[in-house]
Amino acid sequence: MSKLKPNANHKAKDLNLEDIAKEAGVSRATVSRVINNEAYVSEKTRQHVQDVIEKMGYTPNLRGRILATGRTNIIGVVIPQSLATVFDDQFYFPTLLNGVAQAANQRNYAMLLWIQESSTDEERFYERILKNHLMDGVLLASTQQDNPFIPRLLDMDIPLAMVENPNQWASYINYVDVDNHGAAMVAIKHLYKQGRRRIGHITGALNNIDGIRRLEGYKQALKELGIPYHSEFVIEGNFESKSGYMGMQTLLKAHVDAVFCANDQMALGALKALDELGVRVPGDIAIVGFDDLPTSERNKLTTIHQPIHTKGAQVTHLLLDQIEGISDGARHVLLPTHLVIRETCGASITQRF
Amino acid sequence: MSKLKPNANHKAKDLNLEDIAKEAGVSRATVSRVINNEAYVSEKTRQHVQDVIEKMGYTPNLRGRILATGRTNIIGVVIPQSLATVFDDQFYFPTLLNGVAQAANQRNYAMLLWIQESSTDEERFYERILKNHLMDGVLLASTQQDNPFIPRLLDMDIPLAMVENPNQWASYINYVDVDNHGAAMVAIKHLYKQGRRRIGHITGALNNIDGIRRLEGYKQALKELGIPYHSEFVIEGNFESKSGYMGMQTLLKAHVDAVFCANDQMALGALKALDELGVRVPGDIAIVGFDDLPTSERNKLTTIHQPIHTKGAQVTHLLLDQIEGISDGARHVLLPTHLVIRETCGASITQRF
DNA sequence: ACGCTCTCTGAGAACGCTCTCAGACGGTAT
DNA sequence: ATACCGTCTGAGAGCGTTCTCAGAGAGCGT
Repeated sequence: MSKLKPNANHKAKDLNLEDIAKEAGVSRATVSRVINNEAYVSEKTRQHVQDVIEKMGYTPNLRGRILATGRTNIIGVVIPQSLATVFDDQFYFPTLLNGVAQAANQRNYAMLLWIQESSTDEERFYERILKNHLMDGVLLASTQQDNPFIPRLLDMDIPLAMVENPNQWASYINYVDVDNHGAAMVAIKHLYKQGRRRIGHITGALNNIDGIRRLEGYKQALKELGIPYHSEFVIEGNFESKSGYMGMQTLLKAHVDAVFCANDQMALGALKALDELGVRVPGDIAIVGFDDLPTSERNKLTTIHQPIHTKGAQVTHLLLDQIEGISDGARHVLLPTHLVIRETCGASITQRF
Repeated sequence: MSKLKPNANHKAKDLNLEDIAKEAGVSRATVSRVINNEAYVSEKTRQHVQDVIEKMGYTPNLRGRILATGRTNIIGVVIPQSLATVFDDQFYFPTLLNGVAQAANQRNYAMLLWIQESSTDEERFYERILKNHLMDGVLLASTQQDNPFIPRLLDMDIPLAMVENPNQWASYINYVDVDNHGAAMVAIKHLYKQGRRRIGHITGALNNIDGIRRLEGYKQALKELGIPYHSEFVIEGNFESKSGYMGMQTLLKAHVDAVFCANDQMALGALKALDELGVRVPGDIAIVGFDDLPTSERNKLTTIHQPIHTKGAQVTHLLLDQIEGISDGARHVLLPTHLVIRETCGASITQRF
């Protein structure tokens, strides 16, 4: 049985290409060819080498391969400080990561998670990991609009992909996005159809592109519906439930009859505020959120569903395609959203379609 | 401005030790010594070399170093399939990861996340990542008691640490744990002190050591309190809120006046069931959970708080100590928990201390 | 028999670092 | 002067792969 010990004693016992080559009576190069499934190896030798490999229980050492090929088959996933420290939304990011993991596993890549708990972590990431070519590419998620990393990464020519629209850098970067603008419009128009006319909005963080786009969608929908825009109907939130809770209290004074919240967390906060104050939902005020968290179903929240897992998987494929030279231009993917009608919007369920 | 392109063109322009050595008029070895802050370099050369490095903007290439040293400064964090596919608890794991990240960053390690979405992923992990020595050590979290990985990992002599008590392997493995058994007893005795005598328990998954220990604590507390054990007071759950919801409905038939849930998720499910049935909390039934999720505060849930972030950080330090040969035996850390009294247990807040 | 192509194989360089070893040098004790 | 020791430095091997290149052999048409 094993005991604990520092791993100094590992090197000795491991097999390498040479060992296999010797045992099989061929050269290192041939063994390498067999392992990598290259052409120009006779079926006979291939089989023989494979048997020897099997027999001796050999697996190629990635470290050697990494040095030789310059590729690590590792992608980096950067979680910005804001997300790492705010524990409010515990659904979005893990789900996204699962999507990334699925795609990465499938294509034989591993995922290096870089959680930035402090700003020194950010610098360290840049210095230690990126410049040293430990990763074949980088995935950026939920970053702020003016993230100073973006130009630096672009400058290093390291493959890069994002899960939001990178805005000014859009033409240089692969990204996956959902139509935040259109989805917000769908939400507003749905509320309008339920007879609501005094529709408020609690925005997301407005240094985040998603938050901005959803606000724009809100405004655009009002315009198309011929409803004048009232600034007192719009409260700036930050995606955290507390800001929904506070925002709702303020909006009540403006006598809104419906509120579109830029995400479900805030919508849940708003619902809590209304509940505490005895305001009926959807009787007095209708609520629509964005994200479709699992909790939202339990809370009967009408919301915009977005395919988070798919987002993670897709963006990973974009990145890997670039790393492997399959794609050469910046590619953009727009994923669909749809309105999930539950009870908080005042529409009966049968109205769904 | 950068354009997208496959990263074939990287190799050419990168500096290496040789370049610096040539420029500084010294040997590769000396530059290496300077970089690694080794002794036996004159202050004059050290400064000069450092200047050249600075001037040319050189950073050592990790790939070469990895091959030479056999160490990657990467630790693997394995997320078992059960956790990856169940999205119910979205707090525990991200928080744990943050703790791991903090400790790892601090000690200059990176974190390779291996999310197992399918059982082929598990095998792939073993074959591709572990046997190939891509990681200096492995962190196992929330694994089932009979995880077949454990003996395999032990057999490979790869440094290993766990965030639960590994039970039969305990004497071979570093781990961090909380006193689940004692904490459960605290919960039960607290309910007893509030006058409850018909105390039920919704267990966690019973293939998980935490779930088992909490059940044992429940039984032990009853015994010490002289309360006979009724099997109809115990419902087997699986840590998911739905099982708390269902379990509560069953327990109602047994006319319990209090329920200890093995985690907060299930406690929240139970609360929901009670709410729907019009049962008053804590009037008719008192509830105590385990974990102290952020949501629990909002729901006034009395619960056992455990230091999840610290757990992650501590277990990482244990692992890194072993990797670096600082520790040589299996070390165990037991972290404290405490009861957080809110409203669902029926105790007034002022009773807290 | 000759040249040609195509398949197969091995030798050896390359990747970029660390680490061991030997030797140079200066200072001190004998 | 000699021996010795501690400090500093460089040459070169080694880590385990991949990849290029050259060459051997087989098959085929002329």
